[in-house]
Amino acid sequence: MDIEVVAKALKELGHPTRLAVFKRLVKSGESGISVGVVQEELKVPSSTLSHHLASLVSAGLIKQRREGRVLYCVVEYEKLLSVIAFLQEECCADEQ
Amino acid sequence: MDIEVVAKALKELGHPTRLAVFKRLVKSGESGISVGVVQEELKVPSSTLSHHLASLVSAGLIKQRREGRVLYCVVEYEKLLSVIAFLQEECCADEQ
DNA sequence: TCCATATTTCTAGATTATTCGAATTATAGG
DNA sequence: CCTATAATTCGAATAATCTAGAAATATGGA
Repeated sequence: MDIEVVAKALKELGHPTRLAVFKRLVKSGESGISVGVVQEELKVPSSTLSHHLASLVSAGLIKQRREGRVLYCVVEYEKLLSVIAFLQEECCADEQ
Repeated sequence: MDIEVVAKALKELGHPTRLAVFKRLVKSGESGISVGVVQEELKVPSSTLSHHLASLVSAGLIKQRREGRVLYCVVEYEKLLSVIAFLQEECCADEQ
């Protein structure tokens, strides 16, 4: 996996609010969770949250699915797994 | 591990130059590598590199050891491993 | 002491990120 | 068509990051 792509993903995860959002999305599993519920639970103003979600989308870490007026956010596990794999393979070579 | 601490580590890894530096440090293993060699190999101006290294130190991702005029940089594997563990445990709960 | 080397700190400009209220768009239902 | 709800985009201020040349500091050796 391209180092630029991994850096982008790490950068977007590297913000307290976004990481908390991401963690919450993971908890919601494959079905995802609506933007509104994330907003209520994490007490982030909606416009701010919208920007953070867009950042996560731009890094390919989550995707969104619309159902009527509600937007559901779902983690892209493959992306997360490839980031973890990069850290393990490229960065943990034969440690100890 | 505290989410703020993990976010800080991810943020500092989330920059192309810093991630490349970190990767190079991993390759150098426990003995580490001098700032000068990193600078030559990655072609980063020394003042810029110095800032990036300070960022990695501030996140606890690397440490530095002086030998005479030479500063060696060494990866803090435990920190990296705890970041990976966070992503796996907190963020990968029962995926698929 | 003087010089060379290694690295950091200073300085400053440019760029990018963050925040959030207000306005806007999109959709569903009556 | 009108209203309510869900979420985004706009706008604008503030803050943080990034970059790199120049100056400074630290160390070792002649």
